[in-house]
Amino acid sequence: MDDTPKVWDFCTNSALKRASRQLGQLYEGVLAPSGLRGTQYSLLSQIAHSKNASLRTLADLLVMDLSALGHTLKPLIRDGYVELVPDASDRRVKRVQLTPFGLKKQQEMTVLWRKAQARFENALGKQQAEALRQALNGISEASFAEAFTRASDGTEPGANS
Amino acid sequence: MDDTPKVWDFCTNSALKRASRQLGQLYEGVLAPSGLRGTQYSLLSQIAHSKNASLRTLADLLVMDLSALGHTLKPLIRDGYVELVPDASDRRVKRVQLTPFGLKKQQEMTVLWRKAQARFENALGKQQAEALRQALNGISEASFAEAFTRASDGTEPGANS
DNA sequence: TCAATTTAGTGGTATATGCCACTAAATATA
DNA sequence: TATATTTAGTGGCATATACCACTAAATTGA
Repeated sequence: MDDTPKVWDFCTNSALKRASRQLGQLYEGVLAPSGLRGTQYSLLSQIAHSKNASLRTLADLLVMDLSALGHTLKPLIRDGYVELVPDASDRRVKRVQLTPFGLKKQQEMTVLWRKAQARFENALGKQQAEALRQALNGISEASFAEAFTRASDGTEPGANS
Repeated sequence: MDDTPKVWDFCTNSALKRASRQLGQLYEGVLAPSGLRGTQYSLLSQIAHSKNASLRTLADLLVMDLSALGHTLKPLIRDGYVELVPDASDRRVKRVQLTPFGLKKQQEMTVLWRKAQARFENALGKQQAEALRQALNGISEASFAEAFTRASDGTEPGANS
Protein backbone atom coordinates (compact mmCIF):
# COMPACT_ATOMS: atom_id res chain seq x y z
CA MET A 1 0.00 0.00 0.00
CA ASP A 2 2.44 2.60 1.23
CA ASP A 3 6.00 2.19 0.07
CA THR A 4 7.03 5.68 1.13
CA PRO A 5 10.38 5.51 2.91
CA LYS A 6 10.15 5.68 6.69
CA VAL A 7 12.89 7.18 8.83
CA TRP A 8 12.64 4.41 11.40
CA ASP A 9 13.61 1.84 8.77
CA PHE A 10 17.06 3.40 8.76
CA CYS A 11 17.41 5.39 11.97
CA THR A 12 17.64 3.35 15.15
CA ASN A 13 17.10 6.43 17.25
CA SER A 14 13.76 7.13 15.55
CA ALA A 15 12.79 3.48 15.74
CA LEU A 16 13.60 3.42 19.44
CA LYS A 17 11.57 6.51 20.24
CA ARG A 18 8.63 5.28 18.21
CA ALA A 19 8.61 1.86 19.84
CA SER A 20 8.98 3.56 23.19
CA ARG A 21 5.84 5.59 22.56
CA GLN A 22 3.93 2.49 21.50
CA LEU A 23 4.99 0.31 24.39
CA GLY A 24 4.58 3.21 26.79
CA GLN A 25 0.97 3.58 25.69
CA LEU A 26 0.31 -0.12 26.04
CA TYR A 27 1.82 -0.38 29.51
CA GLU A 28 0.09 2.79 30.66
CA GLY A 29 -3.21 1.45 29.52
CA VAL A 30 -2.78 -1.43 31.95
CA LEU A 31 -1.32 0.70 34.75
CA ALA A 32 -3.97 3.42 34.41
CA PRO A 33 -6.22 2.19 37.27
CA SER A 34 -3.41 3.02 39.69
CA GLY A 35 -3.50 6.70 38.79
CA LEU A 36 0.26 6.82 38.21
CA ARG A 37 2.23 6.79 34.95
CA GLY A 38 4.51 4.08 33.67
CA THR A 39 7.62 6.15 34.24
CA GLN A 40 6.57 6.79 37.79
CA TYR A 41 6.16 3.09 38.40
CA SER A 42 9.62 2.40 36.98
CA LEU A 43 10.98 5.07 39.26
CA LEU A 44 9.23 3.81 42.39
CA SER A 45 10.41 0.29 41.63
CA GLN A 46 14.01 1.24 41.05
CA ILE A 47 14.01 3.29 44.25
CA ALA A 48 12.60 0.29 46.10
CA HIS A 49 15.41 -1.87 44.74
CA SER A 50 18.23 0.66 45.20
CA LYS A 51 18.29 1.06 48.93
CA ASN A 52 19.45 4.49 50.00
CA ALA A 53 20.77 5.55 46.62
CA SER A 54 21.58 9.21 46.19
CA LEU A 55 19.99 11.26 43.42
CA ARG A 56 23.29 11.17 41.56
CA THR A 57 23.56 7.38 41.82
CA LEU A 58 19.98 6.90 40.74
CA ALA A 59 20.38 9.27 37.80
CA ASP A 60 23.44 7.36 36.62
CA LEU A 61 21.65 4.02 36.94
CA LEU A 62 18.69 5.32 34.98
CA VAL A 63 20.91 7.01 32.37
CA MET A 64 19.04 10.17 33.18
CA ASP A 65 20.17 13.74 33.59
CA LEU A 66 20.42 14.60 37.30
CA SER A 67 18.17 17.60 37.03
CA ALA A 68 15.66 15.64 34.95
CA LEU A 69 15.47 13.09 37.73
CA GLY A 70 14.93 15.84 40.26
CA HIS A 71 12.10 17.30 38.20
CA THR A 72 10.53 13.88 37.63
CA LEU A 73 10.57 13.13 41.34
CA LYS A 74 8.80 16.36 42.26
CA PRO A 75 5.22 15.09 41.75
CA LEU A 76 6.06 11.85 43.59
CA ILE A 77 7.47 13.78 46.54
CA ARG A 78 4.57 16.22 46.50
CA ASP A 79 2.10 13.33 46.64
CA GLY A 80 3.92 11.57 49.46
CA TYR A 81 5.32 8.52 47.66
CA VAL A 82 8.98 9.45 47.92
CA GLU A 83 11.16 11.41 50.27
CA LEU A 84 14.66 12.84 50.12
CA VAL A 85 16.82 12.32 53.18
CA PRO A 86 19.95 14.46 53.55
CA ASP A 87 23.05 12.37 54.07
CA ALA A 88 24.72 12.83 57.44
CA SER A 89 28.35 12.55 56.39
CA ASP A 90 28.19 14.43 53.08
CA ARG A 91 25.85 17.34 53.32
CA ARG A 92 25.62 17.73 49.54
CA VAL A 93 24.06 14.31 49.14
CA LYS A 94 20.37 13.45 49.37
CA ARG A 95 19.25 9.87 49.60
CA VAL A 96 16.03 8.82 47.90
CA GLN A 97 13.58 6.48 49.56
CA LEU A 98 9.99 5.38 49.36
CA THR A 99 7.60 6.35 52.12
CA PRO A 100 5.46 3.51 53.53
CA PHE A 101 2.65 4.93 51.38
CA GLY A 102 4.96 4.84 48.35
CA LEU A 103 5.95 1.27 49.00
CA LYS A 104 2.31 0.28 49.28
CA LYS A 105 1.59 1.97 45.98
CA GLN A 106 4.57 0.32 44.31
CA GLN A 107 3.39 -3.10 45.47
CA GLU A 108 -0.14 -2.40 44.34
CA MET A 109 1.10 -1.32 40.92
CA THR A 110 3.26 -4.41 40.62
CA VAL A 111 0.08 -6.46 40.35
CA LEU A 112 -0.93 -4.40 37.33
CA TRP A 113 2.57 -4.39 35.89
CA ARG A 114 2.59 -8.19 35.92
CA LYS A 115 -0.46 -8.15 33.67
CA ALA A 116 1.22 -5.81 31.22
CA GLN A 117 4.34 -7.94 31.36
CA ALA A 118 2.35 -11.11 30.66
CA ARG A 119 0.56 -9.49 27.74
CA PHE A 120 3.81 -8.24 26.31
CA GLU A 121 5.60 -11.57 26.55
CA ASN A 122 2.61 -13.38 25.09
CA ALA A 123 2.47 -10.94 22.20
CA LEU A 124 6.19 -10.93 21.37
CA GLY A 125 7.39 -14.26 22.71
CA LYS A 126 9.37 -14.84 25.87
CA GLN A 127 12.64 -15.46 24.06
CA GLN A 128 12.37 -12.38 21.88
CA ALA A 129 11.41 -10.24 24.85
CA GLU A 130 14.45 -11.39 26.79
CA ALA A 131 16.73 -10.87 23.78
CA LEU A 132 15.32 -7.41 23.20
CA ARG A 133 15.87 -6.37 26.81
CA GLN A 134 19.45 -7.56 26.61
CA ALA A 135 20.10 -5.61 23.43
CA LEU A 136 18.56 -2.50 24.93
CA ASN A 137 20.45 -2.85 28.18
CA GLY A 138 23.67 -3.22 26.23
CA ILE A 139 22.99 0.11 24.56
CA SER A 140 22.28 1.69 27.94
CA GLU A 141 25.67 0.67 29.35
CA ALA A 142 28.25 3.38 29.88
CA SER A 143 30.65 1.23 27.86
CA PHE A 144 28.37 1.54 24.85
CA ALA A 145 28.40 5.31 25.08
CA GLU A 146 32.19 5.14 25.13
CA ALA A 147 32.26 2.82 22.13
CA PHE A 148 29.91 5.16 20.26
CA THR A 149 32.03 8.17 21.07
CA ARG A 150 35.21 6.44 20.05
CA ALA A 151 33.73 4.86 16.92
CA SER A 152 34.59 6.17 13.49
CA ASP A 153 31.97 8.21 11.70
CA GLY A 154 33.82 7.84 8.43
CA THR A 155 34.96 11.46 8.29
CA GLU A 156 38.22 11.28 10.19
CA PRO A 157 41.36 12.20 8.31
CA GLY A 158 42.74 8.95 7.02
CA ALA A 159 39.52 7.07 7.73
CA ASN A 160 40.11 5.01 4.61
CA SER A 161 42.78 3.03 6.43
CA MET B 1 30.07 -5.01 42.31
CA ASP B 2 26.41 -4.16 42.31
CA ASP B 3 24.05 -7.10 42.22
CA THR B 4 21.00 -5.06 43.19
CA PRO B 5 18.08 -6.01 40.96
CA LYS B 6 17.37 -3.54 38.19
CA VAL B 7 13.89 -2.97 36.83
CA TRP B 8 15.12 -2.92 33.25
CA ASP B 9 16.38 -6.47 33.58
CA PHE B 10 12.73 -7.55 33.77
CA CYS B 11 10.65 -4.71 32.36
CA THR B 12 10.95 -4.13 28.64
CA ASN B 13 9.19 -0.80 28.95
CA SER B 14 11.80 0.48 31.39
CA ALA B 15 14.61 -0.96 29.29
CA LEU B 16 13.21 0.74 26.21
CA LYS B 17 12.90 4.14 27.84
CA ARG B 18 16.36 3.90 29.33
CA ALA B 19 17.97 2.91 26.04
CA SER B 20 15.99 5.67 24.36
CA ARG B 21 17.48 8.24 26.71
CA GLN B 22 20.99 6.91 26.12
CA LEU B 23 20.75 6.77 22.35
CA GLY B 24 18.91 10.08 22.29
CA GLN B 25 21.81 11.69 24.12
CA LEU B 26 24.38 10.15 21.82
CA TYR B 27 22.59 11.21 18.63
CA GLU B 28 21.90 14.67 19.97
CA GLY B 29 25.53 15.08 20.79
CA VAL B 30 26.30 14.64 17.11
CA LEU B 31 23.35 16.70 15.87
CA ALA B 32 23.98 19.55 18.32
CA PRO B 33 25.86 21.82 15.86
CA SER B 34 22.63 22.12 13.87
CA GLY B 35 20.81 23.75 16.76
CA LEU B 36 17.87 21.34 16.45
CA ARG B 37 17.04 18.28 18.55
CA GLY B 38 17.02 14.67 17.45
CA THR B 39 13.26 14.43 17.57
CA GLN B 40 12.99 17.50 15.41
CA TYR B 41 15.29 15.98 12.84
CA SER B 42 13.21 12.79 12.80
CA LEU B 43 10.12 14.88 12.32
CA LEU B 44 11.57 17.00 9.52
CA SER B 45 12.80 13.86 7.78
CA GLN B 46 9.51 12.04 8.03
CA ILE B 47 7.66 15.10 6.76
CA ALA B 48 10.09 15.27 3.84
CA HIS B 49 9.35 11.62 3.04
CA SER B 50 5.57 11.76 3.57
CA LYS B 51 4.51 14.12 0.87
CA ASN B 52 1.43 16.09 1.84
CA ALA B 53 0.47 13.96 4.82
CA SER B 54 -2.15 15.36 7.15
CA LEU B 55 -1.44 15.80 10.85
CA ARG B 56 -3.62 12.78 11.54
CA THR B 57 -1.75 10.59 9.04
CA LEU B 58 1.61 11.71 10.34
CA ALA B 59 0.59 11.10 13.94
CA ASP B 60 -0.52 7.57 13.09
CA LEU B 61 2.71 6.85 11.24
CA LEU B 62 4.77 8.12 14.15
CA VAL B 63 2.61 6.28 16.70
CA MET B 64 2.12 9.62 18.33
CA ASP B 65 -0.89 11.29 19.90
CA LEU B 66 -2.36 13.84 17.48
CA SER B 67 -2.21 16.67 19.96
CA ALA B 68 1.35 15.72 20.93
CA LEU B 69 2.33 16.02 17.29
CA GLY B 70 0.67 19.40 17.10
CA HIS B 71 2.56 20.59 20.16
CA THR B 72 5.85 19.22 18.90
CA LEU B 73 5.44 20.96 15.56
CA LYS B 74 4.84 24.37 17.14
CA PRO B 75 8.50 25.35 17.55
CA LEU B 76 9.27 24.11 14.03
CA ILE B 77 6.43 26.16 12.58
CA ARG B 78 7.37 29.16 14.69
CA ASP B 79 10.94 29.01 13.39
CA GLY B 80 9.87 28.63 9.77
CA TYR B 81 10.88 25.03 9.06
CA VAL B 82 7.39 23.64 8.62
CA GLU B 83 4.02 24.93 7.48
CA LEU B 84 0.46 23.67 7.72
CA VAL B 85 -1.61 23.96 4.58
CA PRO B 86 -5.40 23.63 4.90
CA ASP B 87 -6.80 21.00 2.60
CA ALA B 88 -9.13 22.31 -0.10
CA SER B 89 -11.64 19.48 -0.22
CA ASP B 90 -11.88 18.68 3.51
CA ARG B 91 -11.69 21.82 5.53
CA ARG B 92 -10.91 19.97 8.74
CA VAL B 93 -7.66 18.64 7.37
CA LYS B 94 -4.27 20.36 7.46
CA ARG B 95 -1.39 19.06 5.41
CA VAL B 96 2.12 19.28 6.77
CA GLN B 97 5.05 20.31 4.61
CA LEU B 98 8.58 21.61 4.86
CA THR B 99 9.35 25.14 3.81
CA PRO B 100 12.35 25.55 1.50
CA PHE B 101 14.23 26.67 4.60
CA GLY B 102 13.10 23.54 6.41
CA LEU B 103 14.20 21.31 3.56
CA LYS B 104 17.59 22.97 3.52
CA LYS B 105 17.91 22.39 7.26
CA GLN B 106 16.84 18.79 6.94
CA GLN B 107 19.46 18.17 4.26
CA GLU B 108 22.12 19.92 6.31
CA MET B 109 21.25 17.80 9.35
CA THR B 110 21.36 14.62 7.30
CA VAL B 111 25.10 15.09 6.97
CA LEU B 112 25.39 15.08 10.76
CA TRP B 113 22.90 12.23 11.14
CA ARG B 114 25.04 10.05 8.86
CA LYS B 115 27.92 10.48 11.28
CA ALA B 116 25.78 9.42 14.23
CA GLN B 117 24.47 6.52 12.20
CA ALA B 118 28.01 5.42 11.29
CA ARG B 119 29.14 5.64 14.90
CA PHE B 120 26.15 3.67 16.07
CA GLU B 121 26.56 0.90 13.53
CA ASN B 122 30.26 0.68 14.23
CA ALA B 123 29.62 0.45 17.94
CA LEU B 124 26.83 -2.13 17.81
CA GLY B 125 27.48 -3.93 14.55
CA LYS B 126 25.55 -3.52 11.31
CA GLN B 127 23.69 -6.81 11.65
CA GLN B 128 22.62 -6.17 15.23
CA ALA B 129 21.54 -2.66 14.39
CA GLU B 130 19.36 -3.90 11.56
CA ALA B 131 17.89 -6.67 13.71
CA LEU B 132 17.17 -4.24 16.52
CA ARG B 133 15.38 -1.82 14.21
CA GLN B 134 13.25 -4.63 12.89
CA ALA B 135 12.31 -5.78 16.38
CA LEU B 136 11.45 -2.23 17.39
CA ASN B 137 9.46 -1.59 14.24
CA GLY B 138 7.50 -4.76 14.86
CA ILE B 139 6.51 -3.45 18.27
CA SER B 140 5.47 -0.16 16.71
CA GLU B 141 3.05 -1.86 14.30
CA ALA B 142 -0.66 -1.45 14.94
CA SER B 143 -0.90 -5.23 14.73
CA PHE B 144 1.38 -5.53 17.73
CA ALA B 145 -0.86 -3.26 19.78
CA GLU B 146 -3.78 -5.48 18.85
CA ALA B 147 -1.87 -8.62 19.79
CA PHE B 148 -0.94 -7.05 23.13
CA THR B 149 -4.50 -6.04 23.83
CA ARG B 150 -5.83 -9.45 22.92
CA ALA B 151 -3.10 -11.37 24.74
CA SER B 152 -3.78 -13.12 28.00
CA ASP B 153 -2.47 -11.53 31.15
CA GLY B 154 -3.07 -14.71 33.09
CA THR B 155 -6.01 -13.35 35.06
CA GLU B 156 -8.91 -14.20 32.76
CA PRO B 157 -11.56 -16.54 34.12
CA GLY B 158 -10.58 -19.97 32.88
CA ALA B 159 -7.12 -18.80 31.84
CA ASN B 160 -5.72 -22.18 32.84
CA SER B 161 -7.14 -23.70 29.65
C1' DT C 1 45.76 26.28 55.67
C1' DC C 2 43.69 28.33 51.88
C1' DA C 3 42.65 28.82 47.14
C1' DA C 4 41.28 26.06 42.93
C1' DT C 5 38.65 22.40 41.30
C1' DT C 6 35.21 18.97 41.37
C1' DT C 7 30.80 17.18 42.80
C1' DA C 8 25.63 17.16 44.35
C1' DG C 9 21.65 19.30 43.94
C1' DT C 10 18.18 23.25 42.61
C1' DG C 11 15.61 26.30 39.60
C1' DG C 12 14.67 28.20 35.08
C1' DT C 13 13.55 27.43 30.43
C1' DA C 14 12.55 24.67 26.39
C1' DT C 15 11.15 20.68 23.97
C1' DA C 16 8.51 15.95 24.08
C1' DT C 17 4.42 13.72 24.94
C1' DG C 18 -0.14 12.33 26.72
C1' DC C 19 -5.09 13.19 28.21
C1' DC C 20 -9.20 15.86 28.27
C1' DA C 21 -12.50 19.20 26.75
C1' DC C 22 -13.86 21.79 23.02
C1' DT C 23 -14.93 23.46 18.04
C1' DA C 24 -15.75 22.74 13.38
C1' DA C 25 -16.54 19.99 9.63
C1' DA C 26 -17.88 15.74 7.35
C1' DT C 27 -20.62 11.59 7.36
C1' DA C 28 -24.27 8.54 8.60
C1' DT C 29 -28.91 7.81 9.76
C1' DA C 30 -33.73 8.42 10.78
C1' DT D 1 -33.33 17.12 5.23
C1' DA D 2 -32.46 17.41 10.12
C1' DT D 3 -30.18 15.28 13.66
C1' DA D 4 -26.70 12.09 15.58
C1' DT D 5 -22.17 10.42 15.25
C1' DT D 6 -17.53 10.45 13.88
C1' DT D 7 -13.31 12.74 12.61
C1' DA D 8 -9.49 16.52 12.49
C1' DG D 9 -7.40 19.75 14.87
C1' DT D 10 -6.60 23.20 18.97
C1' DG D 11 -5.66 24.65 23.66
C1' DG D 12 -4.98 23.70 28.50
C1' DC D 13 -2.73 21.14 31.85
C1' DA D 14 0.50 17.61 33.62
C1' DT D 15 4.46 14.77 33.41
C1' DA D 16 9.18 13.53 31.08
C1' DT D 17 13.54 15.07 30.01
C1' DA D 18 17.48 17.99 28.69
C1' DC D 19 20.74 21.98 29.18
C1' DC D 20 22.41 25.94 31.62
C1' DA D 21 23.55 28.84 35.43
C1' DC D 22 23.97 28.90 40.16
C1' DT D 23 24.93 27.52 45.24
C1' DA D 24 26.96 24.83 48.60
C1' DA D 25 29.87 21.40 50.09
C1' DA D 26 33.80 18.34 49.62
C1' DT D 27 38.33 17.40 47.75
C1' DT D 28 42.86 18.56 45.82
C1' DG D 29 47.11 20.69 45.91
C1' DA D 30 50.34 24.41 46.51
